[in-house]
Amino acid sequence: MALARTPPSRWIEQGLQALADGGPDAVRVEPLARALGVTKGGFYGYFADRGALLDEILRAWERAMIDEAIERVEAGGGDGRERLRRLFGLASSAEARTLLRVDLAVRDWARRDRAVARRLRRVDDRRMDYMRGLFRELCADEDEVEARCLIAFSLFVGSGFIAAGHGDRTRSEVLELALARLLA
Amino acid sequence: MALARTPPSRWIEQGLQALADGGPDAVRVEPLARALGVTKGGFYGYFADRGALLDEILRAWERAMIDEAIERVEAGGGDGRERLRRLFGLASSAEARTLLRVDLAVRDWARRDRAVARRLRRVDDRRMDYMRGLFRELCADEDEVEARCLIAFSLFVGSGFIAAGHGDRTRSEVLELALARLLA
DNA sequence: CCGTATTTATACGCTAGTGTATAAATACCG
DNA sequence: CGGTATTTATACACTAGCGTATAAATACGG
Repeated sequence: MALARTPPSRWIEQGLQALADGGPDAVRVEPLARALGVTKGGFYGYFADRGALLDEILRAWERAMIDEAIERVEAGGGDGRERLRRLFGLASSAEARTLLRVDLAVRDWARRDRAVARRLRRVDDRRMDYMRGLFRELCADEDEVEARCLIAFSLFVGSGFIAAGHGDRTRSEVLELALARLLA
Repeated sequence: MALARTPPSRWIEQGLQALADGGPDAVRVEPLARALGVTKGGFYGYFADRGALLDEILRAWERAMIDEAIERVEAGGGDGRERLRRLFGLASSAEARTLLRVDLAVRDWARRDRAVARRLRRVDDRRMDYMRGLFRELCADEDEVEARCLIAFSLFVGSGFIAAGHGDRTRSEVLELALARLLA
């Protein structure tokens, strides 16, 4: 039983990076191998083909994005408002930066791949559900809850895709203003 | 002077379609030619290379997205609230569907291409400026204006990238709720 | 209609990546 | 240490698209 010098996890990790940087089309076996300082020799021992790697990459994103995120927010305790603030805090945490960029890449990818779209739907539904629970602590009207959820989610996603400046203000200042308005 | 059977405009048009469907990587000369029922023979008479086509495609998107959109909203008249409603109406108009999908594709593209990012920045700044003017009619506080602009823009962009469902409600119903809240 | 300019088809070499097969290198077990 | 299983490197055939060169087809002006 010889040690795997480049185990599947490393290919997936590097794949996440490539996905974040250049979208699914940038996840190519040979470039990944080069980035790992290795040839593609070992790759096909772990993965049937390039598609299988993409699948594992999505699996990893899904886990990190739902379970880990929610878990971390819940771990902090506090009321709905505090948790929502913490949830948004994650969005700007440096630590999760690659993962957030993966998230954006997956969203674009989902627009042209039905399987990815189904997966994104699952993930988004769970995130939305979680948020609904939090917003219900702030307001009773269900229409209002739903509207705020969509706004919150849109801010999260949208600000990653919007290039506009805000004059003197920074983006995160404006996000803070919007958030305050949302949690009122 | 022989008539161009497949003038540049047709390559650009088809290119916009491809960009909307599959992102910039899907804008390839030979597939485009096939889609046009033609070979790539004529292509290199009009465009230096594939990059030149991508450039023209972006130019077309830019024009349509700023000038035409604003022009159409202004043409209808009315106060800020009415214009904002009309602006959002454009976002769901069937007619502009391809262009909206191009817009999303460009946003993702901009994340990995500096030149595209600069262009998007230009476009977004102008759109944001336009929106600021409209929101100022609704509220005096500049912080509030800026927050609402970002929320509005995020809803516009975000809902194209969010896959979540809303229980009994449809997405456009929830968007309507959010919009009502925003124009209050 | 004929000549000419323009547009398109075809054929080519080139690059980059996929997936396979096989041999070499390497790490663990006894 | 030596044997063995596993991991990796290398070489291969294959595909798809790029950009070029050249020849064929086509439309218009006279």
